[in-house]
Amino acid sequence: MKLTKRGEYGLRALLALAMVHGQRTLSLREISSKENLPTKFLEQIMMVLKRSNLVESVKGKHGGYSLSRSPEKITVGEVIRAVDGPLAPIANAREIQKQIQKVDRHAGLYVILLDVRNAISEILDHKSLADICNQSLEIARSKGTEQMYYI
Amino acid sequence: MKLTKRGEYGLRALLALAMVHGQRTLSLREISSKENLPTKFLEQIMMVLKRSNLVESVKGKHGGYSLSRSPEKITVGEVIRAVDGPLAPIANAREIQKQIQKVDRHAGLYVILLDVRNAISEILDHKSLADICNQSLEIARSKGTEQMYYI
DNA sequence: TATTAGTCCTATCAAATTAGTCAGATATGA
DNA sequence: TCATATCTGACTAATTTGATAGGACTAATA
Repeated sequence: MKLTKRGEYGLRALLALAMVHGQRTLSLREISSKENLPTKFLEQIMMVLKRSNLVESVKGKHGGYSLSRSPEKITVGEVIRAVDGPLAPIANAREIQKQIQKVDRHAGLYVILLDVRNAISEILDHKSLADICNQSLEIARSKGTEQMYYI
Repeated sequence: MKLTKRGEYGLRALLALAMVHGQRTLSLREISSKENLPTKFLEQIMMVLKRSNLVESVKGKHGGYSLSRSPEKITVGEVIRAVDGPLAPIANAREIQKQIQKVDRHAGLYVILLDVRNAISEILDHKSLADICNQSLEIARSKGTEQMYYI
């Protein structure tokens, strides 16, 4: 897995949407200015997220984006896969499986690569956007900082 | 972490050297033909491995490469770092740490990325080339295959 | 109905990375 | 001195990455 800027920005945008979930939508401009992300680049990423059914959008004046599911039901792994592809360090889990079967001399190597991908998946597929928001909140609280809300 | 062909080929070359460790050296040609890797490309990778002190080489006729340490003492993590860079999904562990400190709103996100890098490191920095060879041998044995040795 | 504020869509672009290749210099054993 | 090695550096084609530009479409509202 390599997390590119696309994936990182996508996650930050979704996290921003998670914070206002159920209360309001956020326009592209709002997200990009508050998260300090290049607007037009973010726009592309939002399209990807939309096609993956992670966000919904409303066109026209007062339009904007919102999560298509509640933050508890969107995992980080899901987002990264949508934007940056498979979590595995090479190819994807199935391809690695094939390699393990194919050449005995390399089996051990690809087994360990599969272990890595499974470890990554174990973490990212069990962390939701809500989990992350809460953790950020927790950290901020423990540091005595405040005002991280969008609303 | 993204494992490129460089890293994959480098690992396979080192594994080949691990199998004959203490008995003989392998020339570039031998490695590339037995492992079916592009010779000149592998040559570049061997140079990187040499500069990282993972292999030693002997020039001239009957020259070739050998591991500079025993296979038990070379970890997969070390090899990947030498060839493909840090294990972290973005930047490196220290940079992620900085991000965690810097913006509270994002702390949770970067914490999880650090978790991922630590999980990867936990696996790869504790698996040696010897471990992998043994595992391959084990798998081959359980399948009733034989003849994986170079010598 | 014109304006405004949005999303949607496609094309383009520069820089970096990836996966190689090529030509030759240098070392060494026979 | 010849054959066989490693070493060195430059080059290249294709892909990916991180954007930007320009406009089409859509919806609320003055």
